[in-house]
Amino acid sequence: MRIGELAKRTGASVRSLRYYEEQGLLTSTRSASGQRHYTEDEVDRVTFIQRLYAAGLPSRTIIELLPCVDAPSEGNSDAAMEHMERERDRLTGHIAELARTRDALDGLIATGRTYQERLRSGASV
Amino acid sequence: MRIGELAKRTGASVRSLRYYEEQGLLTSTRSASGQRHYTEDEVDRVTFIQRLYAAGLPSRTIIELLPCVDAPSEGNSDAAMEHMERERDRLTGHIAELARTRDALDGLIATGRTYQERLRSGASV
DNA sequence: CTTGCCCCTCACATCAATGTCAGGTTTTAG
DNA sequence: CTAAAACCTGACATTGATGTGAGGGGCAAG
Repeated sequence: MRIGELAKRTGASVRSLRYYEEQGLLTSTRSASGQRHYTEDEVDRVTFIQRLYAAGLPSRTIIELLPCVDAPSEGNSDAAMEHMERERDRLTGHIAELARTRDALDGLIATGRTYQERLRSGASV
Repeated sequence: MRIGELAKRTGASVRSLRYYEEQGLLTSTRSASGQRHYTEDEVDRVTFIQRLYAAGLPSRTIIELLPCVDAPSEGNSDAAMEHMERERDRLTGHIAELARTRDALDGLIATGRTYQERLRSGASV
């Protein structure tokens, strides 16, 4: 498929796809005239890339993780495994902090609701 | 306390604190000579602001949420409550997606480990 | 008074991902 | 064949939070 379709299928912009390639996250075969062609596999790959981007990983990091996805274990493994575990832990910590933030928001919301209840039941300001 | 101490206490850079003020997220009293002074309360406030920033909320959004923190319910409540709930939900969704990403990483790690086991036990490549 | 440190404002730089525009070629549909 | 739609490269713009540097006060200790 060509770049436009890949974009439609993944929700990424054409610009972003070219950028991913420029960063070495994505490869394409070129037609004689220079147009990029992709296989079905690239859909999943782009989806995964987007997921990592959404998780806040910079492309520097993603590019070091992707080899593990491509070849589910070659020579690179040792350092790569450590890398992935480190990122996983970072992510876990980040998730925990976000959860705390959400709880703080919930607390504020609860406070607000209580206040509104009191108002509605006729208390004075 | 002056800005340097607030920075030390919160871990935010002096530059960031001034930026927060510029964005209307933080206020300070000024000494005759123009230096910013803060109370103990600002420590918590900055911490909360940092938390929201870390959660990916842009200052536009934070600025609309903070009134709820300041006055745990005034006239603003109705729209503000909705706003907070929307942000809470957005955050919840985001957390879920991050969890999925982490699980995907875990899967890759598990695959890698299995492979290494096999290698170590003497299987051929 | 001087030295050192903290503070002030203003303004420009940075980074990363993405948007956008220009000028030109290729593919597709009528 | 022709026009529209999709593609190409290259380059500049944008956004948001923050870094950094210039140039200049304020204030405490020696």
